[in-house]
Amino acid sequence: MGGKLLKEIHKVRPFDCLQQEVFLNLIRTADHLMRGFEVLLKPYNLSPTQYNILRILRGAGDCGITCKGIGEHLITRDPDITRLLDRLEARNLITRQRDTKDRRVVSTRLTPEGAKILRELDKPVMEMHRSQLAHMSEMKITQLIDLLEEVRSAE
Amino acid sequence: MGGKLLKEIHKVRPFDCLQQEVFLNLIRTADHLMRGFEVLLKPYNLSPTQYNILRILRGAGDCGITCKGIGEHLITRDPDITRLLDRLEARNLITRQRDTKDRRVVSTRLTPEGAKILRELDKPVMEMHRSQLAHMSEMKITQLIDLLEEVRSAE
DNA sequence: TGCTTTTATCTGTTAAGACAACTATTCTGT
DNA sequence: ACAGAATAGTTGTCTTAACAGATAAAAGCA
Repeated sequence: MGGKLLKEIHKVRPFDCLQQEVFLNLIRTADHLMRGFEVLLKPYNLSPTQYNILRILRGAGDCGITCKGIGEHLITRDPDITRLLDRLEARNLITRQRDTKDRRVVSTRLTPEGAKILRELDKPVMEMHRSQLAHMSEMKITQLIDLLEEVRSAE
Repeated sequence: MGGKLLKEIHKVRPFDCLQQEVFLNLIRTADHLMRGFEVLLKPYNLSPTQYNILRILRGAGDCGITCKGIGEHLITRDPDITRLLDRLEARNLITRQRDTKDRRVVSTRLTPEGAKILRELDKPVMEMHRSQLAHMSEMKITQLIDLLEEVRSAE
């Protein structure tokens, strides 16, 4: 199926250059893996972004983290942090509290309930990542990581 | 800057396994390249998906293509084809016409105006793809393409 | 101290994506 | 021919993402 699709794409949209082929392959592959992630999270009614925010909050620990800090740690840039947090707060997965020293800042923390969901997801998430790449050798995986980092190393 | 960010992510969200590291790298890299694409398309008021649809229509040629056909050729799955086409039609970039033989089907074609915009974009798009990967050797690029295809080869 | 700039977050608006239900048309098997 | 299944597309609803502008607090400085 993947092969057939690729051939069709080739027919309708021939690659103009290697660089474009990388681009399309990257987008397609990222989308492919992301779909698996979404399917896994769906029963918990979490989007990948929401899950990421919970992970970031867990990493931040008891001292919490600001909206800005969350934005800097997110995998993809610029989502609407305020309203994402609104919804997570409404579901009791996080708490927000305006900083007493710098009153511009709101620090956000995980609730016990949020931490519990994260713990439940830890194993399935890791298993999904592993199974999505189960057919690839560790050497190739490492190679791929290096190449991806090199792509982003520009600027 | 890239390095600093990665270190911070490492601190807050340590990689649990190589496979997860691939996942995060892929998403991040795809996002990175996609931003460049969005910036390029912005002056034309086109989203990447809209641009892709125009490309698919150009590939389909005079005989046009169905909604279903468009969906199968899109890089990422499942957008709302009908309303995407609505907006492109409203901007006179495409035309739609119900098939006379199979009246369930609507075939969509590029208008001259749509084709013109695509032609204008051809060179900048390719230049962007090239410049985004200008720092990488052709060998590594080919390697990366192969590895990405291998990731998707599962199932 | 006041005035300006910067920082952090929030709000409003529009366009997209996800999902499910709905309509219209064609196909299939009897 | 005809009932039921399958196919193609549209529509409604809800949640997000993108973007711009507003608000509020803190910092910098004459």
